[in-house]
Amino acid sequence: MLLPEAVEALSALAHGHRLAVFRLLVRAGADGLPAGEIAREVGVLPNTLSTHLTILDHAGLIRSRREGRSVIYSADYDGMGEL
Amino acid sequence: MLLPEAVEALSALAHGHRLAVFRLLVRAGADGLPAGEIAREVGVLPNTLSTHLTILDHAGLIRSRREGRSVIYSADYDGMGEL
DNA sequence: TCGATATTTCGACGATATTAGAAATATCGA
DNA sequence: TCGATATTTCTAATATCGTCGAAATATCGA
Repeated sequence: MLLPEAVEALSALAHGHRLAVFRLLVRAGADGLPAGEIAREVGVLPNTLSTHLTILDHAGLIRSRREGRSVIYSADYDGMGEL
Repeated sequence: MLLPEAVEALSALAHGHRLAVFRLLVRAGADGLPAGEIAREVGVLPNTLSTHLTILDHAGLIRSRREGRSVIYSADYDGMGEL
């Protein structure tokens, strides 16, 4: 893994809320969790959480899929491994 | 490792210069390198490097010892392992 | 002790990151 | 289509971070 990509992944995790989200999703496994539930668990407003999820997604640490009205986020184990 | 400590360690590494310093020290092994040489290798002014070294040290990722006029920094493998 | 070398501390400025409120978008069921 | 639910985007305010120049501290050799 190149240095700029490593810095991006480390920066994504170097934040209390985001690290909590990531750990939660790792525990949740492949099924993942809807954004709203993550927001409640971590104690962050939905719009704020959304920006955090975008940062983790862009860093390759999590993935998302839409299911009905919800967007389900799950840990990206490949991205984790590279880091 | 608790979350706040993990965030501190990740934050310390989530920076291009600091990650470069850390990688350099890991490669350098137990002997470590003097601050001045690290500054030259990484291309940072000595005073700026000093603040970065302090951050890495406080996060438990590196150690320092004085040898004459130089201060030698080396990777802290215990701290690495915990993260 | 004095001057040279090595590193750190201090102070301040510009850049970046984090958060929140409001509005926009997407999906579903009636 | 309309209203409700779920999430995202936009914008702006505040806070934190990274960098530099200058000064301070530490060590050595003459």
